Amino acid sequence: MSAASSLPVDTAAVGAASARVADYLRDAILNGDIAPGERIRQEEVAARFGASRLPVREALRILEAEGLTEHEANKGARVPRLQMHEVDVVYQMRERLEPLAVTESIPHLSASDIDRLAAVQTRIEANTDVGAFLALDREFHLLTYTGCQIEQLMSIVRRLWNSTQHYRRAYVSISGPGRMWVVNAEHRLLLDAIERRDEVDAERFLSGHIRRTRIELAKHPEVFEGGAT
Amino acid sequence: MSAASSLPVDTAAVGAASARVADYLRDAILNGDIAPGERIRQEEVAARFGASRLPVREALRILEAEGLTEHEANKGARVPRLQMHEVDVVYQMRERLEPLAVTESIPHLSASDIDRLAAVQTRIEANTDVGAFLALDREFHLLTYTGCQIEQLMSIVRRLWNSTQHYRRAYVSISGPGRMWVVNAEHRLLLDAIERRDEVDAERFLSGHIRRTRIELAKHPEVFEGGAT
DNA sequence: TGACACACGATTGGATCCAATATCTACTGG
DNA sequence: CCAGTAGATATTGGATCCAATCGTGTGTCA
Repeated sequence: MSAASSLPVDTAAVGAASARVADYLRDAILNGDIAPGERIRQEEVAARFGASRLPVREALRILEAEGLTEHEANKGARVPRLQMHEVDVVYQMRERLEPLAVTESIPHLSASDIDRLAAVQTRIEANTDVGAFLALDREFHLLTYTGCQIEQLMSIVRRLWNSTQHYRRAYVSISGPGRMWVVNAEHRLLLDAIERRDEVDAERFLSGHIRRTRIELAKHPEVFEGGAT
Repeated sequence: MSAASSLPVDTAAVGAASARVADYLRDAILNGDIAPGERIRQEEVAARFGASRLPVREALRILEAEGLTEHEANKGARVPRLQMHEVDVVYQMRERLEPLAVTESIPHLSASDIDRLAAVQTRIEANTDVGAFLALDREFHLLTYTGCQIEQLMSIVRRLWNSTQHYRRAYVSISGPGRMWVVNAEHRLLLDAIERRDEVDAERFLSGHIRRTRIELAKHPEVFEGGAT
């Protein structure tokens, strides 16, 4: 249903029901249907799903590992609400880790991988809807890491994207489509470096891209603390 | 029982039984009682613990999030066996992330935090046993991050330490006590920078320390693939 | 003798029931 | 009228039972 579910996630290795519930909740959180701070009741999810509470419990553990929920004993799960400084540090972590991921990825990217990447970037540029932009931007970046075979690194990168998705959405919806052209220019530079299989340039463009995004985000403190109850 | 259990871990927020089982298994894995590649049977752990299989299942999910186990549908959990290149990349991740963690930590370190850190370093230098060295070195580094209030960052740093603990142990047991003096010298530089609250120096010394350790480890490919069945 | 198929045992996944804990509300006392 | 407390209700944690799946060993046939 959502664009997020079309991307590779590491939920393949769990029981069928748990995986389905996890997919459902993941989409709901990444789409913003469940807001930060909101509590997730096991019974409610189980009922909506026609399953027992047990797979829901497992699913919540999986999501916890992905940074999408947090868990407190006898109090249940809720979507974490991050402070501005926390999001800033997560962006600093991305700034340091994702260049490594793209360097690990580039040698293993096939020609069709790169074609798909270019196609997504073309779709981003043709698109004007800020909601779709969010999903496409996510898809673009995660696609650049397709060749990275280090599961540890990829699951952590996905986790960093997951935990800040809500704040990215809040940011693009208030900042409007203006900054999208800057992002597209930076994507083109990155795509070009990947097509040349130039790890050094790719690292440099990517870290700069993430750093500039972080600085932009820091100019909008109203994204944090405000909004949802 | 083991030194690992005396360090802060983020298992406080789960049911009591699950947390106890998770602690038990974590110690067993970090101590090497359960080797990489070894399967973990739910029933066996539950019996040894006098609990049902359910908290064991939850515990295995927690450990999975910590990078200590991996899970496959209908096949259960086992301790991951890493390739040499994977461990190398994990060290590169540490090299990039832990300097950030120490910078976030330093402003919030109390005087007693630093005293405790210095005390641990003194104990490392007085120690000659390679087994104890492993635990103390871990304690030293994780203590330097005590002031880091970004849970996302800390849980990932712990995960990186966890998943490579076995290979670190294999390395120190074959390399002997020779390199310990180099490590101690580097620890002293780092400790000094922390006492001066000099984030720039701390970052520099720490990333160099991790990089040199990674390069040393790469000289010993026999640590990987060999050993346990 | 080797390879494939079937069946049995072992192990994990899921459902239901019961216990423990937290949250919410109403009541009482100051 | 507000604060604190005790009871009721809602929600999570754990145990036990049953179903589904995987691995393995044996037997049979070419």
